[in-house]
Amino acid sequence: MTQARRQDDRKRQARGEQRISQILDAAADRFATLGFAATTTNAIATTAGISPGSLYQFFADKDDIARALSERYLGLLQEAHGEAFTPDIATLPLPTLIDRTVDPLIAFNLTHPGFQALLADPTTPPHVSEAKKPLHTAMLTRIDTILSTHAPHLTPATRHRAAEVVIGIFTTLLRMILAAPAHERPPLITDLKQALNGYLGPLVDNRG
Amino acid sequence: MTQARRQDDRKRQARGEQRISQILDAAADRFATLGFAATTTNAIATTAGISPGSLYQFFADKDDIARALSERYLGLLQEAHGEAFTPDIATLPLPTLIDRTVDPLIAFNLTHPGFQALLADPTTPPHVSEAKKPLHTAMLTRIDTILSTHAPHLTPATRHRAAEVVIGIFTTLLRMILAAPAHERPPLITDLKQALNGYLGPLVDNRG
DNA sequence: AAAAAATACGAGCGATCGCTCGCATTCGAT
DNA sequence: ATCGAATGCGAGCGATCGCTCGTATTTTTT
Repeated sequence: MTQARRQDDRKRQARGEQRISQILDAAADRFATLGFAATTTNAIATTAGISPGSLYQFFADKDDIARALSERYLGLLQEAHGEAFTPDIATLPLPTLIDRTVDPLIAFNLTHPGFQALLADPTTPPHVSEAKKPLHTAMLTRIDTILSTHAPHLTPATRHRAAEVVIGIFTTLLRMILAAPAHERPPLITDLKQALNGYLGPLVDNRG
Repeated sequence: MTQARRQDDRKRQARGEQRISQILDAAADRFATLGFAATTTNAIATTAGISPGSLYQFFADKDDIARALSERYLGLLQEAHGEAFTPDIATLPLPTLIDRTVDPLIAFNLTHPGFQALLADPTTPPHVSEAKKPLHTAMLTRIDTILSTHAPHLTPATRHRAAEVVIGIFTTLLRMILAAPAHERPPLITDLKQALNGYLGPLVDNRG
């Protein structure tokens, strides 16, 4: 009963923070391989090299792990995109813009395979999906912002829908890219960009 | 031990076939709502109005139900497409072709919400995915055939990859369409067609 | 050094779920 | 009418999994 109050950091963190990091690493590894539902908490503990009991010293429940991992990825993503998302990109022509955003995102996902699992795995129960929302929202906001520059004539509702569609296409192709052997990835990445260009093109410079 | 030998039809089928149909209806309903993994066999039995034991009189296990449902959908799909897939469609211009294939498929999925669940639910264990393969293959073959008419210059590998991409895009947008309230569907369907046109356009009439 | 707090362990509880088993009932054929 | 096969039932077995609890060890505080 005295366990897993993680919102307050009482004392002692040298070991603790390290354990938390180990656990999140292990969870990312397992989620990426098996998805959320199929991943056992004991498997996370074993992968992290600790006992089930220790795991719950730092996390309230399985969902809490997904939540924390989601936050970690959100931080990593913003950090990795500070560079790729300089203000000038919004003014670039569409194909260049897509190149400059898709490539880093693919690279990020290849480095962090658990990200896609959290973002897109429909295996996650509803209340955990709440935890993924910040991730989804972060991407959505970014796309929405870009669209409002490139296609200012769109209504907010249309823009929002287009952003959701873009995320959907990106997510699906990303899953195929991650699942494919390395040598099949380049053409798939090209296809992804082509699909995004093909979808967004008419939206951006429409009504000629 | 005497149960669930369904490959042989011994005697008695008036009741049996009816029960099987009931069970498949129930399974489709539950799969569509909760997905495969989250659906309880007892819930399927309850929805079908029978006991768990009776369910296993006709199906070897949970996977077997998915397998049978998959076959049923395959039959329904071919039946529903006998009309939409007349030989002349391959000669139509791309936008018209997409209209003529997407619309019936959307309609089919609105009528049979379980179809999308089986086709795209990553919740299904690997050995059940085998059962979905005929469905996937059926769609893939159709698209591949169309592409070989419309883009004969593509290599088989490229054509195959394009077909997979098309299925991916279609499946994702379809999920969004099914999840959306009715009044948001028409614009999403338009977006789906636009995405397919945008992606396939350069492939079809490329190298001008 | 002693006390308190934090970390660690791992057997196993409780709940869920796929599936079974023994038996009852209904149907079709003779 | 009778009998065997097909269909039906539902309590509950066995396995899995998230999570807990009592306890042991390590680290920080005083």
